Order: sequence, then C-alpha cells, then structure tokens
Amino acid sequence: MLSKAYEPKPVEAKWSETWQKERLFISKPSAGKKPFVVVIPPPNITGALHMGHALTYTLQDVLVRYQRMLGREACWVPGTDHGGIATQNVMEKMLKAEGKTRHDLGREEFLKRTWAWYGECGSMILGQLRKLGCALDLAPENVRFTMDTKRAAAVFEAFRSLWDKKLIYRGERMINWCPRCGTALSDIEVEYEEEKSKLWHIRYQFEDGSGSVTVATTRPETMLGDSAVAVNPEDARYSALVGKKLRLPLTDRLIPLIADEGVEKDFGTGAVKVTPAHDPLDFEIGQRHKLDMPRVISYEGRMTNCPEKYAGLSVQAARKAVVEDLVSGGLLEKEEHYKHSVGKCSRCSQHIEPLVSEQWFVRMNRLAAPAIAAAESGGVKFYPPSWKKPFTAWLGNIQDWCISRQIWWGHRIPAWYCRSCSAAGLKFSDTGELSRVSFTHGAKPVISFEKPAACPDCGGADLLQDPDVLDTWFSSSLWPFSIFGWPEKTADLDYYYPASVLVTGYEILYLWVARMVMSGIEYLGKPPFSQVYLHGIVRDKHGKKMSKSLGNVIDPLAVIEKYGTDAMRFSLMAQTLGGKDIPFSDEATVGGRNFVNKLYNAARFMQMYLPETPAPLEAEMPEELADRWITERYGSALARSRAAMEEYDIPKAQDALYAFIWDDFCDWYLELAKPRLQSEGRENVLALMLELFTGALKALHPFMPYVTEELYSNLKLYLKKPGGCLLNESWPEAPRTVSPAAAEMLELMGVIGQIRTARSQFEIPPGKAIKVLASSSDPEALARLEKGAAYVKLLAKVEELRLGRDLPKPPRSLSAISGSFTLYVPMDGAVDLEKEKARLTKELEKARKDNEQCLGRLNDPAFVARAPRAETEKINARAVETAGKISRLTVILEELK
RNA sequence: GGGUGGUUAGCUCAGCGGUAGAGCACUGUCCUCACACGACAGGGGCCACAGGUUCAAAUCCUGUACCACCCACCA
Repeated sequence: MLSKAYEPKPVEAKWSETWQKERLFISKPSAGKKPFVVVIPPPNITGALHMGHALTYTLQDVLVRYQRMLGREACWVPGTDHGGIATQNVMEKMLKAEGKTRHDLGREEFLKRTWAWYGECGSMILGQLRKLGCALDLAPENVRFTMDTKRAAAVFEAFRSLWDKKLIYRGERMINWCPRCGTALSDIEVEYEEEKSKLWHIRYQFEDGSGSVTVATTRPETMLGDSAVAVNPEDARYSALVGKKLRLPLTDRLIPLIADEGVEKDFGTGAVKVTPAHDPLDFEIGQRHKLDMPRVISYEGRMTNCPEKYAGLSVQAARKAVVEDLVSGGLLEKEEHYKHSVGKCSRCSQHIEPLVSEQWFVRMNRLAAPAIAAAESGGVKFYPPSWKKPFTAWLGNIQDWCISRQIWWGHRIPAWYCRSCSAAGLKFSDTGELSRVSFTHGAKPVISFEKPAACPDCGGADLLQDPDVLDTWFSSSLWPFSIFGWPEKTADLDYYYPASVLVTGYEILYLWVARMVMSGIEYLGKPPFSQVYLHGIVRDKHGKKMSKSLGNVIDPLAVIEKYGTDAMRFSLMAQTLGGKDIPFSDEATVGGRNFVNKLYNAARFMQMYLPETPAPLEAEMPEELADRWITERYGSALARSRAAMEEYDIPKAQDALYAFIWDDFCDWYLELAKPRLQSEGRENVLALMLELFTGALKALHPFMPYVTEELYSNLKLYLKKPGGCLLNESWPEAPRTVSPAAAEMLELMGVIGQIRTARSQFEIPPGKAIKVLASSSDPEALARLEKGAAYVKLLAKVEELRLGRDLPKPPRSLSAISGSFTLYVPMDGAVDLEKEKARLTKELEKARKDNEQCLGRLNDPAFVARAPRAETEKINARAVETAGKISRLTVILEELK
C-alpha cells in the first residue's frame, strides 16, 4: 500500500525529467494544426525567480498545456533577458563585496565576468522554470537569450532600419539621469514618490536697485544655474517689469526677467526661476527664449561650474549651503513646508537628476499611432479590458524614447565615429575610448554592426564605436519575433508569428507590452499578439509589495519544497482573477496541498479495488441514479471549466473541477459506491469511476501537471484507451447524459442531510445505526424514496427505514422535515424535549418568516402585475412549501407539549 | 490635478437585478477499512454610507467617505 499522504518530491523529479527527456514540450510548425503561441516574458538574469515569476509562468503554462490538449500546436519558447542596468547593478554589488568597482576591471573584463554570470544564473533560472512544471523545452539549442548572436542581429537590424527612416536620432535633450547608476534613463524608468520638502521663497533683486522679484522653488541649489526668471505674460503684477535685469543671488551674474506662457500665475509667487539645464519645463522655456544653459550639476550629482564655494558639493549639501547663504544675505523671504513628488530611479531608488545631455532617441509618434489603432480596433485585445484605455492614453501622449545607456552590459550602440573627420568634436577618455558620457558634437555616426574598415567620408581607418549600450527594453521589444529568427525569414516566424497571447504583469504594460506592439507593427506589419492578459502582482498576505528590504519576500522554491509544486500552482491560480494583485501567504498553499492529497487518496481508494496486475477493465457502464447523477455533474463541471478558460477566468475553471472532485465525486459518489464495490457488478462501478476520475485528471492537468500525470500513469493501465503522457491526451469531452438525475438525487440528499443534522445535534455517535420513519402524503415521493432507500441507509447510517403515508410520530423520537417528507428518528432513551423544541421552533420561525415574505409579495398587485410569470410561480411554489412546513411543524410542536 | 479599480462572514475573495456563497479560521461529534492534508454537522454578514431607478437592488444610476494603483513639466 502506498503512503497515506502524497509525497510530491520524487514524483515531481521523475516527471520533470521524463518530460524533458522525451522532448514532450517541443513544438514544430505543423501544417495541419493551428498554432497557439505564448510569448514568454524572459526573466532577467539578476538572480533567483521570485513569486511573481511563479505566478506569470504558471499562468502561461496552464494556457499552453490546456491549448495543447485542445489540439493546437502550442509553442512557448524559453529564454532569458540580459537585463541591462539591473544585471549590471547585481554585478557591481558582487564586485563591491570583493572591494572592487567595474572600473578596476575595465570594460572588457567586466563583460567577461558578466557573461560568466549569465552562464550560471541563466541555467539556474531554467532549472527553476522546470521545477515550476513549465512545459518549456529546455534543450540548449531551444533556449534564447536577448544577447545571443541571433538576437543581436535582430537588434542591429531594428536599429539600422529606424535610423534609415530617421526614427532614431542623436540629440541634446533633457533626460533623467541616475547619478548612482551613472546613466540616462527613459521617462518610464523613473518612479515618482511623494516627499515632504520645503518651498523656499527667494528674493532676486533688480540690477538697478528698484526692488525685487520673489521666486518660489523646491530646489534652491539649482539657482546657481539660473539664466532667467519667468512670469506669465498675462500677469499684471509683473508686466511692467519684464525685460529688466535681475542680480542672481550668490553669484555675480545678471539674468533677465522674461515672460513665458508656461508659467502659472497662481502658483507660488507667480514668478519662477529658470534653470534650463536641470528642469524639464525650464529647458523648454530656455529653448523658446534662447537662454544660456549652464550645467551646474555633474553626472556624479555634484555641483560644478559654479562659485568655488559650492563646487564639488553634493546636491543635498549644496542645498543646505545655498539656503544658509541666502538667509545670511537676507534674501530668503520665507520657507514653507511642502509636499511634492520626486523622481527616483526604478532600479536603485536614488533621486534622479533631470539634466541636459546628448543621447540617442527614438521618435515615437509615428510608431505609436498604428499601435493605438490596433488597440482601438480590437486587433490587440486586453484582458481585463480595462487596460485598453491606459494603453492608448499612454501611447497618445508618448514622448521620444531615450535609448542610450551609459553602462557596459548590453547591446553596444552600432554607431561609429571617424576619428580623423570628427576629432575636433569627440571627447576621449584616457583609454582612447569615447568618454563615459560622450559629446560627439554633431560628429557623423556610421551605422554598422562591425567596425567599418574605412570611413565612408575620408577613408580613414580609425573609427571608434559609440561607448553606450541600448536600453534593455530595446531588445525586449523585438522578442516576439527575434525568438523566431527575425530578421531572417524563417519557417518558424512564418508559422508562429503573430503569437496568440501575451501574459504578463500590468507593471510592464508601457515598458514592454506597448513597445512590442509598436515594433511588431513596424517591422512585421502586424501586432505581435492578438491578446494581452495582464495579471496582478504577488504581494504578501497584508497586501504589501514583496521586497528584500521589508523582509517579506516568499521564495517560490521554498514553498515548493514545503508543499509541492502542484499545491503552489493551485493556490496561485485560485486567485488570479481580473488582473488584481494577489495576497499570497504560506497558509494559502495548504488548500492546494490538501486538494492534491485528496486526488491522490481518491486514486488510492480506487486502486484498492483494482486487480493487482493491471489490465483494461471489461465492463458496462452502470446506470443507477448515482451513476447518472455523477455523470451529469462531471459533464457540467467540464463545461463550466472550459467556458471559464475561454475568458481567461482561471480560478473559475479550476474551481469547477475542484468542486466536482471534492464535493461530488469524493463526498457523495465514492461514498455511495463503497458497498457496490464489495458486490456483484463492481467492475462496472469501477469502470465509471475510472472514466470520470481520469477524465478529471486530464482536465486538471494544466493546473497541476505532476500529480495528475503520476496518478494517470497508474490508472490508465486499466483503461481501454490508455494513451501516453497527459499532455498528449485530449482535454476531456463531456459525455452524453443518459437521463436527468439531479432533482431525484437532490431530494435524497435533502433527506440524508436532515437525518444527519438530527443525529449530530443529538449527538448520536456516527457509528451507531438508527431507525428512521419517513412519512409523506405524496405517493410519488414515497416511491422515489423507496428506490433511493439504500443511499439514505448508507449515508445517514440508518438500519431500518420505514416509509408510509401519514405515519404517526413514535414516542420519544426526533422530528425533521425535508421536502414533502416528515422524518422521525426514534431514540433509545428520553429525548431532551427542550432542545428538540428549541430546534424545531427555530425551523418554524424561519419558515414563517419566509412564508410571510412570499405572501407579502404575492399580495402586492404591482408584483403580480409586473414580475415575470416564472418569478411569481416560483414565489407561489415557495409559499405553498413553507405553508406545508409550518403546518407540519406546528402539529409536531403541539404534540411535544 | 486627471484617471482606474476596490469597500460582501474573523481573513482572502466569488457573486453583479429575483430572499447572501467558497476556501481558510471558529464550534461540536468522530482516528467509520482513500484521505485527521479527513468525514459529518453547526455558528457567523442591515453586502462602506446617503439618495434615486425598479414590482424587486449586494447587484443599475448619482453622490459621499475611506483604501489601492496608474498617469501628469505639483516652480
């Protein structure tokens, strides 16, 4: 006999290995079959997978396995993402532990080490995906990486093509700079957080001594880079003063008072200091008025190009010093408490500095328009649909995308500069490379993957590659087709593109999803997928985001270790509705674990009765009430599950099967089958049980692949058509129902329930058999109960069931009512009359209240006139039923007195 | 400032026009020959608040409060 409790570990190890070895998950273009393609969000090689990965990959695995069982050629290509800044930060942290920085190693050595890390971390991640049960073929030749040779070719082709169309340009613009990561970021890589700060009111005096203008600012230190003070042209307070010169405090510079529409009259003092190099709005004002653009904050986040006293200070220190000096100079008018949001680096949470810098950009307007159209027309459909609006709104308001990053790990920008043509403008570092933040001053780039042999202009051979790398999302945006070999015209691309569905968390809707849609349309003329399923974020049980600093991170592998993969998958899938965030806790997994165990034990139960040497059962399908009923329930569960899957309602799809197995199959059918398995015709009962149970295993396989495969592999030996691995089986079809059984079964279940309740309330031990009298005035009901007597006897532990019309209540007995039946349970000893009265009175009260409500509605002419017929009939029936119950209960209670 | 979603049993959430449901937790009985990771039974909810529509509202509409998230050049 097998152990009582299911042990997931050996089972998971066995099947995981078998599936890979048999290349079960491999997909090949197959002319006769419709493909079903899921685009995997490639995990970054920044470390172990977390709970969010477990969620997204399980979700995808469920879809892939399900569709495969429905007969589609399901394709899900594994891969990892090089992860740009995130991975570089991980590497730098490791180096720091050795007391080194990346500059100690140099670019080449640093890249070598990062590639080695990719080797380690990448395969660890693939191993973890395997543990999650993902139906991914992990043979090395099948695994993609955003920086492997083929993907690099795709990146170059995309870059070249956009450059040729003038959709990529290099320019000097306001960007978000992270002084800690030492790189520019795109707008969406900045996260804004509300911070308590101050609003400083600073007096700028007129050069001619005719008074002053007060400006309000949250960043006094940037005043060292001011090149004007601006007011709204409509602002009467200032209109006469516009054009006058102001003395910039703490410096010896003079700046003009200008008028610009960007300034709001009602904010602060209505006058704003303009720092074109370090504020996005000021930059625009500066452009409009052709102002100087002194850069006073360096790429390291320190003051520069300013009075000696502040030079080299950090922004924070400079702020303090500037405020102090303003105070002592009598120029600080006031200081207000103020809350505003501050931009932070999404990768390292440090404050970002807006500053002007020369970078590479993608012009987005033209790319965004067709993506918006695709969403509007339903060519790309969102689940849940509420994401369509934010998607189109973001695209409609899109800014150019800064794609250059001043880091080392990533796709090097395929642009080269000729040293002899453009030497005057190029700025070099000591190593002869272009410096970390390069100024090419309009030097003409040559776009080439490899170093060009000669400069097309002057023929010189001394070309230097742009030192920057591309935003990691640039390569990610090509993923849905780069994985199939684009830009080559491959058979895979032809067959699998576009994909069916993209499943990912809503937090990367703009970073990734929107950009994939744009690039798919741009390069292949079609959106890369027709459906987008956006799920929520896995949070801790209090709804907090999991983070290392909060110490509330749950490691999926630890959960698997403790409860098993199927249990974790089940629990995660039970909560993924509507794209809402998922509060996850260890305890939540217990439910899944218990269900897995339930399946295992149901199988164990059947195996007790199956012959030891497996052979297909020779049997006829039985057709008694319970058989017909359970077949009906099975069919209904499958239908509901399937319908839910069509709408990506994973929890509902799973729950329909769960409820069938637990509530119907185990609690009722198996219990009813027990005596039948001891007697003649047991093969028939076993055959039906096997058919339904193995069918349910198939249907459940996408959700819990391991336990279902394990159980099926044992049970299938008794089936006429055993099949192979579950993944190659068809998702089950609902069988034809022979004749309706639900109503009859429900009637019996009601009687059983009433007897059980009476037993329980009067603490009749479960093992003790009792007598029951069932009285009814309805002869048909009595006939039905007679037919079902065996069920009642079995499940309510009744040794003798007497049926009859208007049977008198035996002395010392309990009473209960179920449908048309009045049930009496004679007791051995005295009955606690008070308890019985209280119980029945409560029932009576309930029935009275119900009856009153029904009558109230039936006596309401408006209800009778307006409500649909079916509704009035229903209420009427209930009124009759409750009335009957009331009169019978009243009689019983009278007798008790 | 704009937008979206939420507010239902102690907890996590279903239900979205016909008299409130699940899982977990709780109480009682039972280690009944599949499963105590179990069985059976039970307790527990003016469905955030205020109006409105309707014969009928947790469910539709309007507003309020609180929570969460997203977007925005909040000097």
